[in-house]
Amino acid sequence: MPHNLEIFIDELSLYGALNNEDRESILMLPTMVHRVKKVVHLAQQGDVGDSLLLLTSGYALQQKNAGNGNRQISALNVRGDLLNLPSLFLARFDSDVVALKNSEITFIPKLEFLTLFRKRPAIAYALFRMTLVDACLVRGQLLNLARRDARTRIAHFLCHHAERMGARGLMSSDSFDMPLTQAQIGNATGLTAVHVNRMLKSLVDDGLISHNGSSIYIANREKFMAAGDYYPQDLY
Amino acid sequence: MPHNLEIFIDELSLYGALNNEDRESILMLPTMVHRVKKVVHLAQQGDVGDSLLLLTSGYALQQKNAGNGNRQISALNVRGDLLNLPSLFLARFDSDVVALKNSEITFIPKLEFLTLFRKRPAIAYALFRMTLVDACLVRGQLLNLARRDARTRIAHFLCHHAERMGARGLMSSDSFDMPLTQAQIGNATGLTAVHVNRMLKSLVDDGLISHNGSSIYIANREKFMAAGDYYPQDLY
DNA sequence: CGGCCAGTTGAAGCGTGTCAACCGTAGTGG
DNA sequence: CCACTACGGTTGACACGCTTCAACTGGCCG
Repeated sequence: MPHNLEIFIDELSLYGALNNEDRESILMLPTMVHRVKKVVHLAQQGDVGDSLLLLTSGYALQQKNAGNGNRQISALNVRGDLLNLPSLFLARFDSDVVALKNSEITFIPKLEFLTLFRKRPAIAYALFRMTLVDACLVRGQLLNLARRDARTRIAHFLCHHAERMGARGLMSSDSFDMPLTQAQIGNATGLTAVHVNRMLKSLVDDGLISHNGSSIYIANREKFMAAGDYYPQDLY
Repeated sequence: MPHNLEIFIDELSLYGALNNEDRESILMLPTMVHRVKKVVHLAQQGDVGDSLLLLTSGYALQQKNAGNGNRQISALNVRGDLLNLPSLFLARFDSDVVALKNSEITFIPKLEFLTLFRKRPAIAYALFRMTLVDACLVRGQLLNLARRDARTRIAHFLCHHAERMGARGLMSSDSFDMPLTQAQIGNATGLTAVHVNRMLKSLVDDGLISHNGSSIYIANREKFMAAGDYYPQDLY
């Protein structure tokens, strides 16, 4: 059972080389682990908060609220993701953060993390690149929402999630876990739950995927990625 | 006539305090100014390039290409914007950058800029915050595209552009310049040119705005912002 | 056992897209 | 200086993808 912060170190080192001192100093960070059984709102739009949130198990969502009451899911986080990095440097965080059921969040005090950021350039550099990559991904979502039809959009969303799961070693032989309900998938892709249902059915009927509970199996990877207009991009 | 880099200093200092040494070192940066009469592609998706692009006059677009040939405009840049900051640290830039007609681009060699980034923590800090704010804005666009109808979406897009213009002192008595064609507005908002035309007409007919060539006049600011579901957010 | 929630399916309505035609203006070349 | 062309804007008719509303199922949990 690895130290919680080692998950973070693994993740961060994808964005910039860390030496042993860097790693040690991260491991010295004080943390508080929080396990949640059910869905929990960790932060509200506009919150300040004094902790950085690291998702060490399970899933989390980031969502924004429109004036008409609609919500938009802007990210589905998986193990290893930092959930509120912007709030380290911005007065207010712009999204809600929601932990899904059976997740584990590791709280890291902002103050301690900030001194790390200042004293260890390699860590600061890696964090910077991490936010840049993140921004690229969000722009990719823009393209997905604006320019593709429902079926393609959903397939693309699933492809993207599958790739992230794979990168964290959470994929086994072409099948992966999709923790969102169809309504939430609709929320992330700008569609209604009903239409998500129909399009998923179409993907299944065409033999591209199959699903069983929250587990999705990729039956035909090539066709599936084509259906999602998905071309994995090596951003690192 | 201010030094081109002073525009950049003004912009950057919104994100973090810069002392005189910081400012001086920016002004020492070697630059090459490039004026364009017509639309010019400055960078292609996947390009490397060895210069940072600073827009010192006019307008620029960032756009991504979907597999089906569709393009999606992800940003409309105004004077003072850095057009390809991610490419400083990421191997490949993920978007196309296009300068609109009658614009002026100032090229800054990446190498020199990188040493500045390393030697001046205040500058690095401001740049970091700049990218964080940028990411917030893109997430806001996600919400706009996915969760609002065409009329609201267009009004929101215009509100956002108006606010940026105002922040750069490019707005005079409730009227501002909108350099995009209706087709391009559609491209940015996920709509067709025809429908953009209709919705603009509806905004004009309802007395919220009027327009004359590329200039837009806000006739009723309160109603206009309500129509766009727009609430200016102080991210700094 | 009962209630709630996710998923599923059908029918009908409507918001955008598509296609097509026309206008005005700016730019171009003879 | 005048065609000629190209492009942005404007408008109408029609098509269609997605939403909305509604009903029903099955599974999970209290």
